Amino acid sequence: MMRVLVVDDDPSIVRTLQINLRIRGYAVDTAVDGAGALRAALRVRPDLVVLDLGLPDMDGLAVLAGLRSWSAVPVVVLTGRDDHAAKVGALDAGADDYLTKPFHVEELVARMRAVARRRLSGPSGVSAVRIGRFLVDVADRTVTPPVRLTPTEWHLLEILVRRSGHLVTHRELLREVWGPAYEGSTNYLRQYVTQLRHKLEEEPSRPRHLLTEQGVGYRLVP
Amino acid sequence: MMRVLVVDDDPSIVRTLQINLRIRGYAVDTAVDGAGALRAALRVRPDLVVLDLGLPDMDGLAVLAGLRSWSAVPVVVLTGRDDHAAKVGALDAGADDYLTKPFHVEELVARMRAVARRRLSGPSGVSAVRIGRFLVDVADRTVTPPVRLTPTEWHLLEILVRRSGHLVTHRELLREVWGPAYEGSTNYLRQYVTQLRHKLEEEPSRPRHLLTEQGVGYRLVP
DNA sequence: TCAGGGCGTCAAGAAAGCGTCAGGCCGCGT
DNA sequence: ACGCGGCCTGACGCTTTCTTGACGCCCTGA
Repeated sequence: MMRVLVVDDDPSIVRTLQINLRIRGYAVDTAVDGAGALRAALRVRPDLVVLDLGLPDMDGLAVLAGLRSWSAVPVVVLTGRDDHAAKVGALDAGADDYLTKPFHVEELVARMRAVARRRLSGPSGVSAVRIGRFLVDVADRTVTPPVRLTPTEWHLLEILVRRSGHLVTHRELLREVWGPAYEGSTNYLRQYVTQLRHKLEEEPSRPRHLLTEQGVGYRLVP
Repeated sequence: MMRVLVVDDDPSIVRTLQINLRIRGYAVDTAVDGAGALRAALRVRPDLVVLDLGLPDMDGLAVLAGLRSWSAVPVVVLTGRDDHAAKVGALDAGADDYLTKPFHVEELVARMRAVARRRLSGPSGVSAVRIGRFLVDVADRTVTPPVRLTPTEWHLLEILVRRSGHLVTHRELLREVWGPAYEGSTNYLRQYVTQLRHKLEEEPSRPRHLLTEQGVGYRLVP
């Protein structure tokens, strides 16, 4: 049985999620503030955390950091529509995915499943994924059928493959491939994402695997 | 955990290997003579054997034969630099790979990994590959139809053949052929890769087997 | 619906990596 | 001593890759 901890200061949201998730077979614990969330997480050791960033007593990012200091539990973050900075910050701080309010429960469940599945496949992530008609093997540095990729293209693709299905922020990609000094230059990403799409997507202008998350980053879905 | 049996009559070599292999996560048993080696092999059933051919009490080949009479365990043989006959004999007797003393521990580990991997992937041991109209046999050190290769050319080709299909980095090639001090000088590689292509490729300027992976290394595809 | 920022795409110059050639050095056998 | 084959080395031009700026479209939020 999958054990989920729901953290939100709005009791009606907590109740709604609790009911809907239980119907779907999850064991649900709840908390309405940051301190309670950390206590509950320590006590019940949830398999997954749904965390609202807009808590009354402490910053959602602080809760996330507190969690991450001792646990690798998957976290799905809830944000307000405009809280863009918090959203990106949460992902950089180790959140696994996010959802903007208001949202449909089905969508949350879908994200939860995706996140949980991803964690199962090990901390080092996957090394090979199928992208359309291509098989990309990061360990072997091969694509079949053969496609020529430049070093930078490989570097970028490798990160996305290792975290396939997972949203990776602009900052993470830039820092990893070009270094910390380039964290603002998304034009590099635009350039190379375009190139990768032209080499790996059937319709580069209508990507089905290398997806854009506007204002946040990119996500590779097999 | 991979269990390795190290057999050598020189205690200092045994000790060095024991320490270095344990650091790298192998479980290590040791023996200092042939009789002990066979006893140990029977007892611990190692996943891999590192066997020195110059043992005091019995011929290394006899040990290998004894092993092979009941086990298909991968064996990496250690030989003196000039002991060419013994080396060839060992390969004929069922050794999987050899290394001449003195050697770097990293190289031994690399060979061990390669041998273990080869065993896993079935009988596709890469000691011989077809390159265009040539058959390159690393174990025999022959190319048919005959091609004259210089020692350095052969050394380079041997590494690529043993790992055919896989990417080999500049650094690995340089370290293997010229030594660790030359890891930055890719101009050596450029020179000798060109020579190999002129001897083995139909169109040296349009290589179809000895391929460049820009910025990274080379890959030999049969 | 409109404005603004984010994004995809293109093109061109700069930089880096690579293949190739030629010459010098050294050790070997004659 | 001499020629030869193999190795080392630097130089050159070419190709690939990276960088950078510009432009127009699309999505988002007001």
